[in-house]
Amino acid sequence: MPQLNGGGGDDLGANDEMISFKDEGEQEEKISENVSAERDLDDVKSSLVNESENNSSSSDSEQAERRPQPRQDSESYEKPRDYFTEALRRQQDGGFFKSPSYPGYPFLMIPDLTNPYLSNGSLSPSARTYLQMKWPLLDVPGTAGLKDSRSPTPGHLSNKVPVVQHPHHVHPLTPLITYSNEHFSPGTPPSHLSPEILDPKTGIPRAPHPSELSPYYPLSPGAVGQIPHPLGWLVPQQGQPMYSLPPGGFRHPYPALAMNASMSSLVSSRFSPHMVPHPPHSLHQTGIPHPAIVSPAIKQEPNHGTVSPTAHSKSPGPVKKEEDKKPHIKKPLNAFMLYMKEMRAKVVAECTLKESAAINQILGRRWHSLSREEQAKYYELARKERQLHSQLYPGWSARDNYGKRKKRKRESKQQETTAEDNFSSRNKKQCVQYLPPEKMCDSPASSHGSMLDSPATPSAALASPAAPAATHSEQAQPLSLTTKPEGRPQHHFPIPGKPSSSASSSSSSSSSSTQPSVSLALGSPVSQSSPLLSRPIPFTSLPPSMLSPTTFHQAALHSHHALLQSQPLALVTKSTD
DNA sequence: ACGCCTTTGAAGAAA
DNA sequence: TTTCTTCAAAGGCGT
Repeated sequence: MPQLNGGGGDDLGANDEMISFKDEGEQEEKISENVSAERDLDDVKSSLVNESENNSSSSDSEQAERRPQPRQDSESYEKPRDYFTEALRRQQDGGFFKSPSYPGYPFLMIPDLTNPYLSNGSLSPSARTYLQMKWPLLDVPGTAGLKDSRSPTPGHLSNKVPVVQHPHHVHPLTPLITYSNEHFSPGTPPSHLSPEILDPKTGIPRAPHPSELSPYYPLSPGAVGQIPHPLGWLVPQQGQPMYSLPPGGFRHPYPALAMNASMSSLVSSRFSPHMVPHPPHSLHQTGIPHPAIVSPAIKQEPNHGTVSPTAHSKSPGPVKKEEDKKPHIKKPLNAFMLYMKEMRAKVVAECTLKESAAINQILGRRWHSLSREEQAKYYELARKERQLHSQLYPGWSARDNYGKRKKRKRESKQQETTAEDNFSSRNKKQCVQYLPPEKMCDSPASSHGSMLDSPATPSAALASPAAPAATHSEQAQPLSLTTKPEGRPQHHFPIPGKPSSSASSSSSSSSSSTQPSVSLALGSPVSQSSPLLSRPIPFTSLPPSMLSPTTFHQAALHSHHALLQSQPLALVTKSTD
């Protein structure tokens, strides 16, 4: 059983945090040389090419060890499809990148994400935290506009529009802030969730201080300005909140949030009764609609009879009644998803490509090319997302969403895939093939493709600060220890001080010791027994100073070197149960 | 109209 | 305990 630090879940931050990094020599060096160096697609391409070559030359076992192996259907590997290339071909005009030089992609770094949380020492209760982060930032001119959840859904929102997702209205960074503004209307927060945020520790109500919030939205005009963002309208203007309402009004997926008092009534307005079943799923106890919630009627299968015709169109005949009735609560986004959300627009803007498959391949490469600290930010964000999600939807389980998507031809694939295939497929998976040499985006750094591909750097293994916790248990124990997905072989880094008994122990250790992994993160290579750090190590508990970009970075570098030859550090978070 | 593709990560189920 | 499967976002493409 996961250990709860504070019993309440407030101590999540305290528990969690261990940071470990996994290393790849090349990547490390590169990072050290130029942490912020931009990797371009060209590099990716080159790296890919190299990878392919290398793969063929190097032993499979070796490769397997060094590379993360994406879990994919073996089939895909058998017949790798180069979406990237294909997409490029389709794009006959305009070349891949708009800019030949491909300036790179300045990361819209989320300001020190850790600050808000770390400052408190632990993550505040989800609701509070969430509010803290979101509400203050929402600038809704005339909050009334959106806040009146009772008003009919905005015309631009059709019934079919998923309640949760409005990518175009989300600031690039917002995704990182998960259920953010999208979900909360700028209006006055619910009374129970009022801006008067209780201090997690003291319980004393307090208004979020700008300083606390700012870190999350450091989008200084200059920083952001560097990159013309497709979502520019969301970009905060100087002195103004990031989330200004679009001319047409604020399209908030969850107008209901704008309401103070009667959330339920609001909710009902936003969600039809059948759409919004009351607890456990539809709304959190707090009554806060969550972006993750998608009404079945809207997104999933239509409700029987009561739903709008459009909704019906989607539903296949006999639908599970119960499921339909339940709102669809989406899974919290993981670090990579958050990253993708943020960077997709940028990549699309840089490239003429629009196909997600191709874009995702690029993003995958970029992800690997990110420095640990950069990735750590996303892991941390993801961790917080999970925490928040779990707090908002205590009873929710990822399993709830199983089967909602149409099953793929798994069975057939499985049949096709024999043991051999699996084996071979794994090896093959190491390489992502999507970059045709000739059509790559030009990039200055194309010469060092290898770096991108850090052969061995499984993203997972990369510093992933986030503590993966079981969703359910997360409430109780945000940071649970879990073994790393096996599909991606990784190097395991022994964690010092930690009994290798099992991954589960890590959670306890983390909880018990305030900074077990911190030391790792900081670069103190601790040699621990065996537990592999397969998952991101949450470092929320770390002192802000340590988390400061500079310090953290340095630490990371240190750890990097120290670990350079050691195997990637994986974070183990598992419930002791 | 709907599913696939593609990526990584998290979580749960199955072995 | 390990392995495998599903889902999360996204949007063009194919059926």
